[in-house]
Amino acid sequence: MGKVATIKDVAQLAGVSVATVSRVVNSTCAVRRQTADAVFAAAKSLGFRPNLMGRNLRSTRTRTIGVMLPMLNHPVFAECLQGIETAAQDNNHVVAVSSSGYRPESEERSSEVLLQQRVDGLILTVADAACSPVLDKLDAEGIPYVLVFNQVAAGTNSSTYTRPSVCVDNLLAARDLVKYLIEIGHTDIHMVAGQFRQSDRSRQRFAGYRDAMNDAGLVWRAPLELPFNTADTRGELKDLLQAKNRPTALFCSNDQLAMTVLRDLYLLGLRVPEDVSVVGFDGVQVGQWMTPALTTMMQPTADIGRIAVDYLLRIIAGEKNSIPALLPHTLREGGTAQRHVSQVSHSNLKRKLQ
Amino acid sequence: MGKVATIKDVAQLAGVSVATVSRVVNSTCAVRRQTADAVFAAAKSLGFRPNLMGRNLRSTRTRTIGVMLPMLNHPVFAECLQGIETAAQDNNHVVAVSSSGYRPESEERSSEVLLQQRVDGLILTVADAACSPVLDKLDAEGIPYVLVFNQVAAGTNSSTYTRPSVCVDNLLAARDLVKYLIEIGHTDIHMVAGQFRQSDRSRQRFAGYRDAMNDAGLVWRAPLELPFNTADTRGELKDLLQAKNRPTALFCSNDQLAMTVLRDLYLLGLRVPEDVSVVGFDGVQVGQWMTPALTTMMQPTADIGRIAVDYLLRIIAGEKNSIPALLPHTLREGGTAQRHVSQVSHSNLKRKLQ
DNA sequence: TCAAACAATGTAATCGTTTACATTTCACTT
DNA sequence: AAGTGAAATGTAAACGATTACATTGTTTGA
Repeated sequence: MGKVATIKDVAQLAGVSVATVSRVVNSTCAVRRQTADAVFAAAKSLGFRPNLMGRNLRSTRTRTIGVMLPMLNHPVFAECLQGIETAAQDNNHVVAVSSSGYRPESEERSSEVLLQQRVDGLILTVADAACSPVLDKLDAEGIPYVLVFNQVAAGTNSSTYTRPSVCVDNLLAARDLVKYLIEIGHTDIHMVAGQFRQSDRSRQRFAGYRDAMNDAGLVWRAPLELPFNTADTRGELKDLLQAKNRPTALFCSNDQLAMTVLRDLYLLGLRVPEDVSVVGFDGVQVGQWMTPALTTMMQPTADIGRIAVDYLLRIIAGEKNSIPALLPHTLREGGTAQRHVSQVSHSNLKRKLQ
Repeated sequence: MGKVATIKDVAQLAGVSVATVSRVVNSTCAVRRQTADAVFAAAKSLGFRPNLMGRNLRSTRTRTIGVMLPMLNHPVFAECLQGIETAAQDNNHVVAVSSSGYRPESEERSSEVLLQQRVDGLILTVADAACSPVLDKLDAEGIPYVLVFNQVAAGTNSSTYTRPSVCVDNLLAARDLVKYLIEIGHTDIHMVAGQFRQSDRSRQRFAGYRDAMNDAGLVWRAPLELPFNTADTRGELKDLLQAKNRPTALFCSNDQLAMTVLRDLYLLGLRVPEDVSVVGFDGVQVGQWMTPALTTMMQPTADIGRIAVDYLLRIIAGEKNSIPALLPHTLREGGTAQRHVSQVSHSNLKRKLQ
């Protein structure tokens, strides 16, 4: 409530100039031991707390990292944010956060607010990295940023210009996951995709699915697309599994979707993995709590956040070569995918679904 | 990269003084339509972005809300943070976030960093609100803050001094939840508690459990305490359920714990709710994906965040009467708690656990 | 011993805004 | 036509730090 002490007050009380106080506080150059002690004593007795607005205004660095993510309560983003925050703290930086809800206009607004704060750089996930006014703006103004989860170029096509990003290779990871399903005997594999239009990642994972099927000489099908926050997928699943050429395994483009599917299959009276195998993508922690635990392709989510901070700080420091960091994906085998031996009788499955 | 435009540049290009530009940008007082247009045109052509360091330094308001939570990747805190961020955006505020990991020394450090940023106020959850140097500091300095999830005084005892907070009444909610178990026929109910020492909420929920048992004339027992991030609770659960007076229902002090318990019971070969009923506390979304869905006492987590922002802004605006906001808790019935009719044969359960 | 080098400290400009106060402009009133 | 507010705008002093430069004091080397 009462007026807070400024550097001037400290200087006065310690009987030195403000410059000296600044030097002591920042240990920026030599001061006599005795003077330093006096300054510290004065600062302590006044409860001096350096005003970062003043400091940042002058030094044009804020030691602030702006973070813009589609949502903060999604396990993947939440864990990434935790990774970012921890790394930021380790590097004496502070995090300003905002959520954009996958809405381009909101991305525009949020990024602008963060830039007004003069963040030193941004870590962000955009709806579509290939076509993003926000990224164009950042590029044009030379503002340091690192994408997370957005993959800008496929691993093989390294000749094109790429934006700095930290993520797994979605195509490769999806391909590996579907390959795994094929290796354990599945031939009829269907993809269940959420938010296809809004998410470049979903599209990349579909491409991986397609590649794996093609490589194995199997036929791929158009994904079952579900609106963003589908509460109930039973109708769609029932149709899918009653079809003549019904799949024996479902590849869900993310864990959230996979868990919804698991629940709805259960409600339909189907057993996983006996009646149908299900795999997810992300490796969120809660997947392990399911019974059986979700088989999924794991991204090192917290690492992505941590590494993005390192990467961003290097860019801020002036490093030029911005090679997208592709982190390893790992298969986490749970109990929702089973070796496919003999075809479960179609009529049997159909009876269950009546 | 290139020098960014300042208000001075805009003024020069528009042929007016910086004061006028400021007035136009903030629409703080009347300017001629024609002048305003000129200023807007100049600002646009230069890509002018007001520097908030300058503005905030002068106006001593930052329109920044500091948020300090134990962790950001916990579903409860993540959802609350999302609520906070949304509400902050709605009120033209920005959020600076930091995690303290339940460590008091980290709370001290994190809060200090946020205060150096001159946030207008803080929304925070501390390890123990009854005994917190950070809160004492905030009180002493008259810095606006609102607690979330920390409940400072019991609902009944309103005479004591209380700190501004937004949460459910943990004692009452736990009591209602245990009462529910009693109503559906359970008499042997055990509490499974996590992080008892570190969390005042856990203790309050235990008090609610005890009250409910006492009210019904049943005997309560010391909670099964589990270390913070227990990966495997099978050993403890086995001991508990093999005991002579084994419980027929388990009240877990939070959903995360409940889900771990569910998985471990499954791994032990026990069925929920047939062999034992389990309830959680929090109402995290993932609980609904479990099969069967977790029965739990739901907190309006996102609302807590939103309301905390409203509350904080009111305090910042100078409102005095800080009445803790106790939000309603609601039981979400899933399938993990079942009416207890006849005692499952003890030897039968014991056989399963061999 | 004296100048030179160096260490410690002070002075004042600066960062980009807002805003109190001063000034100009201009439409009315009498 | 001159005086009078009110409206529009300009001037310059803050806000709280950092930092280039100036100044003072203190060794050191010959």
